[in-house]
Amino acid sequence: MEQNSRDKLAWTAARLFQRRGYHGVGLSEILSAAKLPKGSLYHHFPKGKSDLALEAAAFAHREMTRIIDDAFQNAESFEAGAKTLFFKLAKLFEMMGKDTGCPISLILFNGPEEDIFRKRCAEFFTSWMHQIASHAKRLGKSSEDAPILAQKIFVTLQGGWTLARANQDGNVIRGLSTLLFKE
Amino acid sequence: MEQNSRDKLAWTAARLFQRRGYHGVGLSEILSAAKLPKGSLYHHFPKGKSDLALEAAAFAHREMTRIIDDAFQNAESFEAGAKTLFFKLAKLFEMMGKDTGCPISLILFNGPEEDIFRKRCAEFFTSWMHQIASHAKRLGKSSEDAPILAQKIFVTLQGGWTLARANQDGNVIRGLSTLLFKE
Amino acid sequence: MEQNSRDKLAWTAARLFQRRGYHGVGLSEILSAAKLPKGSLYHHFPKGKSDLALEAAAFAHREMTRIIDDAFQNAESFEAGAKTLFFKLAKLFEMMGKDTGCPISLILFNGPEEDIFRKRCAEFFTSWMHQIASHAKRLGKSSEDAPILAQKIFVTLQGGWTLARANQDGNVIRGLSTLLFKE
Amino acid sequence: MEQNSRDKLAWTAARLFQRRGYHGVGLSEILSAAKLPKGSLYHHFPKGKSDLALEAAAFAHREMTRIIDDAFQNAESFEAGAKTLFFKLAKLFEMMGKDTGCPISLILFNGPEEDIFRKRCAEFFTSWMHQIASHAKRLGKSSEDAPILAQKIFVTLQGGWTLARANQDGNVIRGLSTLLFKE
DNA sequence: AATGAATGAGTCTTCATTCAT
DNA sequence: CATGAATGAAGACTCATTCAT
Repeated sequence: MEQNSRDKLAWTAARLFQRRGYHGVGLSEILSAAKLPKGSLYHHFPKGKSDLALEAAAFAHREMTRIIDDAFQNAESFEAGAKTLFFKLAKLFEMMGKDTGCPISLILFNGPEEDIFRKRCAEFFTSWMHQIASHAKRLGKSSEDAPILAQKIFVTLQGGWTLARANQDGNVIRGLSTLLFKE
Repeated sequence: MEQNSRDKLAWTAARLFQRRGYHGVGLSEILSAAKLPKGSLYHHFPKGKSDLALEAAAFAHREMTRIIDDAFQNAESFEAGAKTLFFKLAKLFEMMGKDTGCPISLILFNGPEEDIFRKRCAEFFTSWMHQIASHAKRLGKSSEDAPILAQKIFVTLQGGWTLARANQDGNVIRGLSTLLFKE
Repeated sequence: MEQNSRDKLAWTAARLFQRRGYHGVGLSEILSAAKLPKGSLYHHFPKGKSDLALEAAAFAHREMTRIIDDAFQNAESFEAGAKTLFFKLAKLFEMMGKDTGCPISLILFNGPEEDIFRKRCAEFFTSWMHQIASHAKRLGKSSEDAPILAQKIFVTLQGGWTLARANQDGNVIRGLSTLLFKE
Repeated sequence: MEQNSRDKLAWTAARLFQRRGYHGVGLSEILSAAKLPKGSLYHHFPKGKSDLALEAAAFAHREMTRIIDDAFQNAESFEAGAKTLFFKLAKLFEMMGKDTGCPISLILFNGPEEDIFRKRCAEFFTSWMHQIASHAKRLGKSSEDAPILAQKIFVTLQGGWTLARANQDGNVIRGLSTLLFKE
């Protein structure tokens, strides 16, 4: 029961923050979307909205981690893995309505307790890049190239997702692999 | 006087939105930061906050347009121009306190009247890419390559700026030219 | 208009705080008792409840100052003036419903910003005692005795009012002059 | 165990109410100060906060009763006993941090169920005065004077404690015996 | 043309209490 | 017997906006 409510709250919050950012979403909206009563939030997240946001971001982080692993796990090359990743994320972007942004930055930038939030954000980003770099090495890239490639993937994805959102077009994300490797 | 107040308002708003997003900044904060009286906002921007946000975004757009032109104007090659652009923006990022994001998306995503805002955002992004593509062609790139390169620069910059903010490190932006061209 | 609303707010707040203390009275209760709309409070008292409480206390202080002067003004002796004071306050106590306490302590103790509130409270109390001492000297008491008598009146009144409230009997306050001087 | 928890709760509550009044202290604060689990309150006090407040007041009442007896027990005269009482209470006031008020009035005024609370308060006050009057008679005062003297002590103490709190100075309480008898 | 007073829906949060275990 | 999860009314406060001057 407990975990269910808590997770539902975090998941709902993540989904909403991703659309309109930390300040753009009210607690009442989250609560009603999660179909939970008003008082229940502070039971699960004693520190309130910021607590919830941190958990929502962790939620989104774990999901992204899983997606990255899924993409590269059975890839025949790093480039193929990256392409799979872009395609998976394009699909996700489309499924969520083409009006979402990077959950991590939308939750953790612009929020209160700026330093804690920002550091957490940096940790998640770093973690993703490490993860991608690991796959790169496993798939034959040199120890020198791997982190560079990982960062390249990361920034391209971040920027590409933003452009996709502006244009409401998931194909922008799909096209990123061409942008990166076909040249 | 009138234009002065109006511009001051738009400029101040842009500066603040860039840090905490559309919903993260209240009208009263903007007014007090601009040292303007309470009632003056609706004199200059009859539709209120959304009007102001649109103008603030236009303000930021014009500034970015100018920076892009400055960077490529006297460049000896497209790559050199891009590098100059990254360095200029890194400096800007640092001057603003290392805690800002892309003004356009922070203002125009997540706001009300979603569609109008989003379309305006797409227009600005497209405009930047066209502008960069123009410089690319002028500097010898083919008509085929130019828009691709422009998009590459754009997404890299968007994502790189986000990473720079998370890490509070302007050198992330400076490093983007290496990431793009040194390989 | 403006001053009217502000004063009405302060006066209403003082009346309510005197019954149930700073924390015992909600802003909404004050607003509805004053028949003023929700948002109007923060227009007049930007810092909110604590601001309002400070003003309410000042209001009560001025009223008490006036009552003290009225009581001693035409008195033939200090003792007669004190008796008049007790009788006036007994009447006030009864008019207010026999369920009120010292407005100053009820507002300024137990509130937030403890130090500012407490100091203000001490100032008011001291001011009353100075005022009473002045009248004492004017009415023939020595410079040595006057402040002692003033403090005596003050503490007796404070304690007597508390007892009167517990017993819901204004005569307790009337009896204080006998308690003090008939011996 | 059970009684221990119950008493700890009442004692903690009394201590906190004395500082910020009935409405100024939340149940959660009491619970966490007493280091007891959330649900335990309604086990010991089925009617909740008002029940607890009544018990806390009784607690404080018993303590005051004991202090009064201690002060007068071995006194050589009523005046000496009163002086001892003032000194004991001054010490208590200082030990508690100079920011407390009369526990009985702070708990029992301003609370809900006003009538029950107020009557209980009156009973306690009356009881103290009877007790002091008894000592007065035992120490040689007449049956006529004794209750008057007791009331005098009571109101002086009530008012003096209030003044001591405002001035954060325990010596105000010590000085009360001079105020009463040295003249 | 320009402003500050006024407004009430909205914000996040804490409250005392009940309930299921 | 004891407890922590659950609850919704109420808490103080901020919001973007309108209005009268």
